[in-house]
Amino acid sequence: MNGVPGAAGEGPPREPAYDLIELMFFAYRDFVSDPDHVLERFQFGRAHHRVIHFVHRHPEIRVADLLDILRITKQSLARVLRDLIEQGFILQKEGQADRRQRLLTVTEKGQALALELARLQTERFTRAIAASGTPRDQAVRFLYAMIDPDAREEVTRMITQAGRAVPQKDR
Amino acid sequence: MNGVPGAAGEGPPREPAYDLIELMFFAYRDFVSDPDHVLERFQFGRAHHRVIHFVHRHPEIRVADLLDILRITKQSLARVLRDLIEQGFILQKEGQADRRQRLLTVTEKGQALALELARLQTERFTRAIAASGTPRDQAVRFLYAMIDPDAREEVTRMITQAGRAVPQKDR
DNA sequence: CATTTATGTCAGCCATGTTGACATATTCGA
DNA sequence: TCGAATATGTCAACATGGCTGACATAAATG
Repeated sequence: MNGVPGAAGEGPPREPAYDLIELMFFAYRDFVSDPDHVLERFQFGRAHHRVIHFVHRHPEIRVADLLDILRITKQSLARVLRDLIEQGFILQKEGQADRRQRLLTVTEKGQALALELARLQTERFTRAIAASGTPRDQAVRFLYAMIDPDAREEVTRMITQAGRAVPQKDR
Repeated sequence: MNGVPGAAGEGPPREPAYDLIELMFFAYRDFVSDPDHVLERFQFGRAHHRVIHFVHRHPEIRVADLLDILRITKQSLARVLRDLIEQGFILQKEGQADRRQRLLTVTEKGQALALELARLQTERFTRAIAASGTPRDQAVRFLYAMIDPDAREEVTRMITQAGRAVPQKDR
């Protein structure tokens, strides 16, 4: 109780973490900038990147599940999905159990693009981990803890279950 | 030379770091979402947030320097700056040495908003650091290392020099 | 005094998000 | 079996926040 900043009993620190806030801002900006140049070649933007990434990660994903992950509307998705399908990066397949569904999967061309984009971002992480001496799992835990608590479970599931078909509702 | 993944001589790992890539995506999404609700009350968006943040951090900043930090055009800045000035969050002052300059500073009202927004994001970092057991300076080093090498020097200067007047060019 | 610089502004375009309304095909449930 | 619910698609209109290009003004500079 002596007015020293950081003394016990104050709860969370009062000083704004300007360094972390600004580092996060610039780190993310550069993190998403690598793919931009590659995407330009196809007249694609970041919205296309997100779609092809998550479709690549979740073959035969349902449109509704993709919308849940991206948190956008079907109208927003439709625009970029049209481009990706027309240019042969993604294909649609009728659901077997439920023929209303249009299951989305990347083509070989789409997979190649998704892998190239992931490779660029992976290299940034690899370099950052090495240069900063951060244990990889420490970085994972830190970023995970930055996510809203009520979204974490779903993110964990998404990351660990990727590649498996998205479970359908009980029938 | 036995085909074991991760064996020496392969250079950087070939496996895409999907977990880190997706965690970064979701972490950033939530990181910027806290301020959104506060900004809504003033009909402000994320562009307003960035401007008020950096003006708060750099009192009497020149328009040209703000544009450099944000990497946007003056036309883009003009739109949000107009709102912020009209609603009394930022004020312009003629430069003393150079009267062409319009030095930008937050008002008290603007400072209050900037501090509130920074507080929300700081709390997220504080919780994440505690929950993940990441030393604070480890998080700083990691995020710093995620930034493009040729941008790091400027970011360091920006973070450490904040609050001081931006140095003018030699005269 | 001519040129450069700092800033502002108008107009229009693009990417990507939104809401609302409506259409179609299919599945589900009473 | 039939009406309701569901999965998806589409059209139109609008908001935000980027962009380029063209031009204007005031002040500094050589």
